[in-house]
Amino acid sequence: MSKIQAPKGVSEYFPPRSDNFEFVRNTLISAAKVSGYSMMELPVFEDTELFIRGVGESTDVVSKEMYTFEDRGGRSITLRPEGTAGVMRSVIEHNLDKGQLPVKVWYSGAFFRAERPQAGRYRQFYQVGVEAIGANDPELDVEVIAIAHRAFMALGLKNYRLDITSLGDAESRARHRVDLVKYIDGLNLDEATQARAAINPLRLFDDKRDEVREAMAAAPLLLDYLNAEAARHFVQVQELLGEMNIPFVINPKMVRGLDYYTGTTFEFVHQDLGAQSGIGGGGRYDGLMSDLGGANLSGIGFGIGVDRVLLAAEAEGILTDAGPSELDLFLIAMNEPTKRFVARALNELRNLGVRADMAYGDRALKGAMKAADKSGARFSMVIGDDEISAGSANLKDMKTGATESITLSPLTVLADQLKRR
RNA sequence: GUGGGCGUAGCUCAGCUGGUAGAGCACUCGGUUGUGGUCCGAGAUGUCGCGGGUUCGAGCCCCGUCGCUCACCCCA
Repeated sequence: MSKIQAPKGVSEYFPPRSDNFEFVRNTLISAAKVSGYSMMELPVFEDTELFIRGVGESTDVVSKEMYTFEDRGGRSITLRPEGTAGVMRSVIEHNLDKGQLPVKVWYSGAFFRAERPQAGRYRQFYQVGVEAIGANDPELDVEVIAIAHRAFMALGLKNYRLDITSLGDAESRARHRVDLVKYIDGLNLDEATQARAAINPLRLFDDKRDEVREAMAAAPLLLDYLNAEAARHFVQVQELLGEMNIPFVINPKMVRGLDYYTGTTFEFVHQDLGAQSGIGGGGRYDGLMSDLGGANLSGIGFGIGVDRVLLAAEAEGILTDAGPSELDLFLIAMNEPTKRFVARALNELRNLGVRADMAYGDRALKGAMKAADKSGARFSMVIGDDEISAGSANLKDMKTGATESITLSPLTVLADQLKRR
């Protein structure tokens, strides 16, 4: 029989690393929760049309990276490549935008993009994201950025930076685009690069080749085209970030791949990650809701890549410590008959809220003690015929090695004892 | 999608110019009656990613394929 492998390019998390993955994800989620965001659990597949209209047909994500298929009813379905469009769809569909604004939600889950896999770039990857819809305050922009910043701080991440810029409003961007295209037309570029520029001229700012960088050095910057209102908004964001001690750099050449971004846009870049260095990014989107058939509300949000944050944390060596054990007690039965007694006691202790486990399988005492040690439980207890007839057993502190005799009936005595420590 | 590197025990890897595989860690057991972490000893484990080919003979050479990885590209 041939072995079945996981599909190409997916990331899987299993013990012991899954503990770190869970820790990273929970830290990101906690940061959203303390800012008053509520959870949203959405489908991983949506009507293909949602992403075409929401993310933009000309984007790489939509034009060549989506997992799209026909379901049994002949509908075109797509595995979600990002989170914002689905959130908007759901908010509109359930009239959340008709209530108190802003609507503030977070989500966490798997996303799918059919790209060539690489370290930090997977075909199924995990994101934690937030969206705040229905208010265009610069304070809200900063709140969203601060959530990500707070999460990274809580993890102890250091070697990253926050890039921000403003993409202005549609009118500013149109004016800038005219001049930028004019500038690019005067450049001597190869065919592939011209094709990229035709789809999105801003892309050329992102090119890594030196000759293109030099050629683009004098290109007109979108930041210089902002109208008064957009410029004022962006200044306020900068001031507030400064007041909150959130370091940032203005990167007028930042490029985002999703069409819906407007105004404040940002990206967290980690220094130890190689090519896939963006650990999170997001921005404001003014037209998205109305494009999807909802009210004309502005929103702002981000997506953080859990896989990449985990990679970054590992690269910085801040997750090397094994997490604290979840177990209070590890039980060991001396022989077959006492095993049943131990299993019942274990069950009762768990009912009483004690986090406990026991040695399974036919292991010698030495091996069972080793298992107790590996489990990380704070206490262990060996139970044999003697203990059962005496009605008490020695509770051993695995750190100090000290033991103490404790009654086995009722088990509440043991449970209370363990909870007090 | 394009180009480069790699794929040997659970993990990290060694294996010279082709002669049918090793180390460390981890794991299991033991060091005289029922207590782990250190130490000592013993043991198990691989269709050498998969499929073809060249050869008397391939982990080592060739082709294909799958996967990983790095860069481009893209973005989380």
